[in-house]
Amino acid sequence: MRIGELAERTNVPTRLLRYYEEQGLLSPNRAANGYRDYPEELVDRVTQIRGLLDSGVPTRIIKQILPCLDDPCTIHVTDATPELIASLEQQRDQMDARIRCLARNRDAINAYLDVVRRDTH
DNA sequence: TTTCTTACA
DNA sequence: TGTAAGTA
Repeated sequence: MRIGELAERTNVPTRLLRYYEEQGLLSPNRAANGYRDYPEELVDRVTQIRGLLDSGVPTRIIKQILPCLDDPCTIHVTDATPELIASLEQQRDQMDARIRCLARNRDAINAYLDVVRRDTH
């Protein structure tokens, strides 16, 4: 499929699909006219990349674990280099921090909602 | 019409 | 990331 279709199916703008390619996250084939040609499997891969990016994982690290990504939300390391282990541990810590931050804001919003409901009702 | 590259905000 | 220009 061409970039436009992949963009629609993944909800990722074409601008970003080209950017991910530039970062080494994607490597589509080229048609005779120069258009990028993506295989079906890339739909899931792009979804996976989006998930990691939205979790705060930088493209440079995604690039490292990309070959370890299979089914949705699955990461299995086969070539665990010390550097990769270190960066993954750092990423995990950053994720934990974000999760705690989100949890606090969620709780704060819930508390606010509770008082609003009490006043309104 | 869609995609491509390059470049700027 | 979004958008613009000029093509193929």
